[in-house]
Amino acid sequence: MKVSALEEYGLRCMLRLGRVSEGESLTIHEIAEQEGLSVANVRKLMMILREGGLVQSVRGRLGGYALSEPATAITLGRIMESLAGRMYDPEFCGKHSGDVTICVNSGACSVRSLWGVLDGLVGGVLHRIRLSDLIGDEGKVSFSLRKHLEATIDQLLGQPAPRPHSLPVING
Amino acid sequence: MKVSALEEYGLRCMLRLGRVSEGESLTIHEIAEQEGLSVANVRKLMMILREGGLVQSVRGRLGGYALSEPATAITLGRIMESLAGRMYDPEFCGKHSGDVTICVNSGACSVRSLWGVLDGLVGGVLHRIRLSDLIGDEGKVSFSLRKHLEATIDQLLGQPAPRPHSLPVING
DNA sequence: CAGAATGTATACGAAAAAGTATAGTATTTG
DNA sequence: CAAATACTATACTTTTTCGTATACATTCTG
Repeated sequence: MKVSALEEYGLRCMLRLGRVSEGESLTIHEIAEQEGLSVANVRKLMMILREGGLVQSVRGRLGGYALSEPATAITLGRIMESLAGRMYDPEFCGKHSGDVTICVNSGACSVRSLWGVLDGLVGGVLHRIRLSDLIGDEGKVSFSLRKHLEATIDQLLGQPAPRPHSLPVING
Repeated sequence: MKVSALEEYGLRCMLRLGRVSEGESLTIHEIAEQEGLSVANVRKLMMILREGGLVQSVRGRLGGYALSEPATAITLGRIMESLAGRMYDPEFCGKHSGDVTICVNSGACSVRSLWGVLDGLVGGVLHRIRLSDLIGDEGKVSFSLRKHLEATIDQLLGQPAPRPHSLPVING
């Protein structure tokens, strides 16, 4: 449950593309330079994003990459799923239950349920954030998001946190 | 942002320990057999959990492992942090910004903010779930959790989801 | 005290992920 | 058409994670 390099960098590339005017595009070299990444690495990232239908490429002399849709129409959920798939692979239980063919927790697989809930939670949030939300006024999104979360989390289970987990300070 | 094997198995071991009566303990072999894992693997998991102060070990002929506190006092947040650390390592930005010394998104690092928000969100939920919550009536927790989440997520950003992300079906 | 069963610690090998390199294909400019 | 520039695709190397094996220390039974 860690953020992978693919997710981090892939999302950053999408942000770069979202910042240019509609109709314009960026080359791999431009993105690589702006983000301080290697050209080869950006190349790979763009290929993945392209397969996910998130970016379009134009070849040739004046080619480059551009978002396949306006930044207001692309959700972070789509981006993250393209880059890393779902948080909890439903096949996991089958693959990782060891020697036992059926899940050893079968019928009572509370662990599985937990991952499902968390996956739904994160996915639900990500699908409600648009790429454009992360572009405009920086920090504005995260701030409003955080305020909402602080309020709602406290009511989540109707009980106080046994060990309050302070929400992170955003942008210093 | 995927669930790792360590998290999956570690949590399962904790659940096994939480199911035995207080004062009792389980040996590594017992846990391994019950979960269909290798003895060596469980050994490693228990070592990690022990370093996190989550379990206590008794050596010798009648030794074994037991929770260091009652299952009602241990939150999933603590367990997950022991097993995998935080979702988003604050040092990530520094380590992975490539050739550029300062974060290339400095001052406007919206990506960083996003991870922070998600980390706080997941952490906030995990710290509100106790180990005992996952033991009693199976599926009960996940169900009530899900109901809460469905209601609250819809109000999170005060806007409808561009692409509704259906919450997963729990336990079939 | 001796032996057996348990946990502890370190090191090793396999698998996956991350990043790099290279050869190939397409398109525009002159 | 030819060269330059850009994307495409594949294979390779490095790094990290995962799982296993082995040797060692501790403690209870008899």
